[in-house]
Amino acid sequence: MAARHEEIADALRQAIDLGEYPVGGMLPTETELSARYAVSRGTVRQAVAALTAEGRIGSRQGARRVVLGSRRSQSFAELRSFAQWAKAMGHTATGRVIHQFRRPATVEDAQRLQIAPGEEVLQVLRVRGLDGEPVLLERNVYAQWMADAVERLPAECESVVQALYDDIGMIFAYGEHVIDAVAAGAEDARLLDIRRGSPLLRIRRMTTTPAGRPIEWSDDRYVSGTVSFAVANSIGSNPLARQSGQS
Amino acid sequence: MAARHEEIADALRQAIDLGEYPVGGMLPTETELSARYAVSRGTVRQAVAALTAEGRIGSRQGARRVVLGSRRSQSFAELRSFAQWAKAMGHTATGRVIHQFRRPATVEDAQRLQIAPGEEVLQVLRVRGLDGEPVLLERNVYAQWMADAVERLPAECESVVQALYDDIGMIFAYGEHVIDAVAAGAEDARLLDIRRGSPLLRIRRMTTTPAGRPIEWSDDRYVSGTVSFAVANSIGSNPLARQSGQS
DNA sequence: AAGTGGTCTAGACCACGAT
DNA sequence: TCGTGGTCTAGACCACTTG
Repeated sequence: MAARHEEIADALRQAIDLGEYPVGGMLPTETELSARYAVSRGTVRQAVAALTAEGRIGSRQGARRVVLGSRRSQSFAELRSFAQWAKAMGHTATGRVIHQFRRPATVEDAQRLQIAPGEEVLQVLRVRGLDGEPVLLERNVYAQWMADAVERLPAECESVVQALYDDIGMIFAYGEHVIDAVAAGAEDARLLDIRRGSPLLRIRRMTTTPAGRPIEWSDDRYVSGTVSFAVANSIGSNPLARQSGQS
Repeated sequence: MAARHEEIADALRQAIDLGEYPVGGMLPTETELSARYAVSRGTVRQAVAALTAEGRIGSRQGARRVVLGSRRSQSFAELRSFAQWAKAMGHTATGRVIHQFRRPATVEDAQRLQIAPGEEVLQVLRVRGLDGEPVLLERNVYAQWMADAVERLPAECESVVQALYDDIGMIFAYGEHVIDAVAAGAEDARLLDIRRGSPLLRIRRMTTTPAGRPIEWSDDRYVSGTVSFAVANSIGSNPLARQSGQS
């Protein structure tokens, strides 16, 4: 059973989507919501904090909360799994390994995966598709302790995250993502069936276990026009930082 | 004076940066932190929630909190102002208006700004530079009630956000950002001094007042290699949603 | 001045992870 | 089993916005 504050958050989301609390309008006061749902004020605050973090409502001391918009944001888990996201959006995800091999860790690998330079890592190149069209080129580097499990995966694997969970109970818990744009190189163009120099949205990711141990890092390149990312920010709290130059 | 929970969050951030709580290690328990800072457990939880949202620590029921990394994340306010971000990063920002004119709102304008189609809006095209180099093309559409103030701005304005705050006390409080990659068009290429077809990182933004009233929306295109964006996510809470197709 | 959200407390119980 | 974080309560006071 979901926590009470999550139930309330869901109820509020639904009310906003149904226009019960119109965009540009105001939410009831905390006191009123406490009474309506028969919970303490603290629980109501937990619920509205979730909507605030999603950018659906705005909050300022002294004034009533404002409805900013009704994002659908198929939310959660989505960043960790291309396949799960695709499924949630009603698309079909495919995946195919182009090549994979073990090699010694470069200095960059070592830094990102918190291992020693020269330690063995597994490099994988995958093409992933949406509804039959190739949309994404994934260049992954896995830490050695993950290599065996990854090599056991079938060449055509729909969801890597799901397969690794089923196989060895691996959970991808945390991630960091750096986003920029690059031109398609020769290999990119050939595998994604686009022209060389076409714009690609690049996401460089780093993933860890729930205990904070680095699992892999990846350079993902999305074909322009197929996928975009959305972020909400508000005064005094934004989850996104702009960075200068290449890094 | 900052709130107690913010002071504690700052102290923890600093302790992490100094290696007192090493990356991959664990944070003290809530109870211990309560005792150390002489506050209630609730206040400690507010503090660590901030670090969790920043992606610096990981949290799971039953296990101690884990230190994931020490991001510097020049954070805050940065998404709302190119100039403020540049300044914080030690760069010099410039801005120049190429053209600006009033016109009736299209259906798209009307939707985004929550106004009626045909109502007058102000369209502005600006080139913005970093340390002398043009890096960003901004196509803004302002709601009519903002138009006078925007037209009063000098053609070479370093910080629009700052100038509008100084002039009329305008605060840009909330924003939504959709990120993807596009190829430079003819106008893009000419004004940014790059080749046509070069990859650009595109951010489409929508900004509102603290009361939730739409101020403007904008199509920003960054020259590849000059700026990137970073996002942290964790299981059960991510501020970022992947979106399909153009929207 | 009244209303509302932000902060903080002190305590209780539960769910999950580690041992 | 024990320790830890997650949930929830009930109440107090403060800071800010609004009329």
